[in-house]
Amino acid sequence: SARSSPARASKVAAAATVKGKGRAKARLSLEQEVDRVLKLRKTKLTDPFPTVAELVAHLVQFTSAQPNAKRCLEGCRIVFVNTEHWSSAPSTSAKLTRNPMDEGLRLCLTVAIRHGATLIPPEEFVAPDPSVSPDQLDPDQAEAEGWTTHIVPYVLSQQRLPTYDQILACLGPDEGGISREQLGPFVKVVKYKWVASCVEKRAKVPETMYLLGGDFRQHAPPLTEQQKRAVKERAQRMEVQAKQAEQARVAKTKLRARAGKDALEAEDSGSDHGSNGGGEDEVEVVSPLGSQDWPEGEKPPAGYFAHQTASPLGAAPDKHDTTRPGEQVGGGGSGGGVAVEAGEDEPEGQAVAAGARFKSIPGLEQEVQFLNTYGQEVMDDVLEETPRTAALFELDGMCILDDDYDGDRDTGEGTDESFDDEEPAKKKAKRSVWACDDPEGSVASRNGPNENIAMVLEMMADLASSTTEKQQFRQRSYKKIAGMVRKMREIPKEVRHKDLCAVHGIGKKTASKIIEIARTGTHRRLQCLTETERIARELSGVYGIGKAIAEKAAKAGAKSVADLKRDPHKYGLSAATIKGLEHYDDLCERIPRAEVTELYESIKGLSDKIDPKVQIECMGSYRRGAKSSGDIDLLVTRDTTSSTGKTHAGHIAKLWRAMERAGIAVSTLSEPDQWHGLAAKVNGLCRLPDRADAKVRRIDILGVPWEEMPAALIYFTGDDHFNRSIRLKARKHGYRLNQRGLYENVSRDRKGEKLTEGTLVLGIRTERDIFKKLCVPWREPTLR
DNA sequence: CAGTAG
DNA sequence: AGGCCTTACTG
DNA sequence: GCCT
Repeated sequence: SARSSPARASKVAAAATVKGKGRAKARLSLEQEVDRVLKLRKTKLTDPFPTVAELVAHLVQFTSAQPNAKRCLEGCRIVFVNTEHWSSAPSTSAKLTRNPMDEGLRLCLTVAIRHGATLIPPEEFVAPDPSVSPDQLDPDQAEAEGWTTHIVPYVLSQQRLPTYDQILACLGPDEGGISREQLGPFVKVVKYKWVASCVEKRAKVPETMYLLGGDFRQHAPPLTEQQKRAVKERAQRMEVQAKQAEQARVAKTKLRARAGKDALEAEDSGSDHGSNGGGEDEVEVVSPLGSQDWPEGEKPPAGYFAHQTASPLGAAPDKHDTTRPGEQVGGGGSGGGVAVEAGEDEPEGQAVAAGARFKSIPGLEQEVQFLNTYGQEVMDDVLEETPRTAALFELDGMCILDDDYDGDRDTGEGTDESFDDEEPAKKKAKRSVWACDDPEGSVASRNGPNENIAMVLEMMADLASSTTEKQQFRQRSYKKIAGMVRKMREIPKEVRHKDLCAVHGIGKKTASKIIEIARTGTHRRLQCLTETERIARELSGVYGIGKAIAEKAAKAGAKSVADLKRDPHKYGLSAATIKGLEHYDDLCERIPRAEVTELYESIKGLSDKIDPKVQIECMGSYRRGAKSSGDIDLLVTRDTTSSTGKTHAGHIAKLWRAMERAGIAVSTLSEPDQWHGLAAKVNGLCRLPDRADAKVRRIDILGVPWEEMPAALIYFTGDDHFNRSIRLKARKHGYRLNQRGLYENVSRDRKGEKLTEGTLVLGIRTERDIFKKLCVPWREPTLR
């Protein structure tokens, strides 16, 4: 088998020594990795993917857009055949041991697919039938067009090289496999080493060296003149087909643009019941609120869903109610509401949650009435003239690309050869799936023009306080959008619904809510908070109290933070939470940048007295240049590549004690398992000493091994959304990014659950290296 | 393991 | 319909 | 709640 080449091995060793401590494990060769992995519990690894076909289907979704791998196997069609578990006796029935799934095979598949190969599961491989396929390709052309199929037996132990017949026996859907004669001239059997060397050389290498002996292509008859002609005709046919498809697509796009949504929908749905005249029937009004916004078992106040005073009674006949009960339709005016939720038609007075009051918001009535009468689309069209909306989401054209950033090498759907008449905003939104790829320069500012909208959205996010998973993601979604809104240009009152929807991440519902907030300054939902909601919201502001504990405490009778303070033990709060409670008032406050600087510098002073060579950095929003921070993150490390190789081990313990002595550290909320570990992490409270009015602040101090600095810098700089985004991108490309480093060759099960750690990507020295590896355009911390 | 936090 | 970031500490 |  392909042992790692001596050259590579020495390179790895060199890299390790340069790092000084040899702490970074030398990268295992593929085979070593396979061996290691095989020792893991087999069932866990192989159960999820009993067949190769299933694994291939799974892998494809993770590799649809390999960032910067040289796609050296692009166009190759590869059939992996697992012969590893065959018994040495050739008489063994292939049926029992056809292509068993195992982790080694999984790795091989992953490598191939990540480099652009198209994998064909053995059982789906169909041998070209010479008798019915006269339009076989000319071998040279086939090579150029990537029509060759490579059959790669996956064999770890080279002693048992399979025979051709064994390989062929487990190809194809039938028990009998396929015969040599069935193989056309475009099928080659090569050793895995060919794949490996393509990957290593980052280019497609000739197969000659790696062909398994007795290349059976010799069995295939040469192409006749007739066949060659057929090949040409086939190519022409395909060209024509492609052109026709393109024309059809263009025509459809134009149709969509001209006739609008209605025409298209009618076309798509085929038989449309009742083509009732004008297009306004199909206009959908999206409810700006949903019943999901209400806690389980409680009902909104009367007039919440349906604004009573705004009811345009008799605006239109209820023609839809019979055909589509419960659907939210514009122009219907049923119940006179914005959009009446199914099952919530008649919010009754006595069902209203205690304490909830619906207050009328100035301007809302008019909005609702307009919306009700004309529908969202018409409203948008009316607003189209407004010049301010056009320039709103103009985020294009300010890309700061890295020099080496070679753009999306995605599946090719990103090619902009077609200019449809869609909204430019839509196109833009489609292109960047990962928020971390958006190098927009605008920084989130708490004094920005959209701060109010963002705050209202965040408050609505907090309302999704239920502990169910669904609610958690709703909450995250709201929060995400709040962050995006904060970064956007000013959202005018005249903003169009579809412009908001065009932003990746904002959907119909939130768009409607944003509009309501933009136009009225607030949202109905917040005008009628439930008592429990108000309490839960207040309680979860305490450090250590989340929604679960807040709800529990509320049930136990707590009405306010003050109640908790009075008798903390009654509610079974943890020690850290009690400390957080003591300083609740202070911890609510944001920390001005100047104070962060002051604290940071005094702590740095203490640190320097202990070991001046230990570096200590202030991370989090401070590093992003924020004018105020919620807490203070300090990162401690020491360059181990210096001559002594001394680390910062134990430094944090000494520093924290010094801070306590100096009166800076007030309290410890959680402490590391190993104070002397390199990755020690303290969670505590601090304040400026000798200052009567100094407020108590949250502080985290954490140690980072020198070689983990690049990843740690990214992680602790954030922000949250950026981190999630870049990690998600890493994961989808087969990497794994955490605060310790960037790992490659991670294998996951079909749920995306990590099965193996993967291996640390070598040669990463800076943040930029990680960005580059993941093809994320570089952004300075202040722009993240 | 759930809950909380980063 | 299923995914949505990853790790660490606490009780 | 949004996206694929």
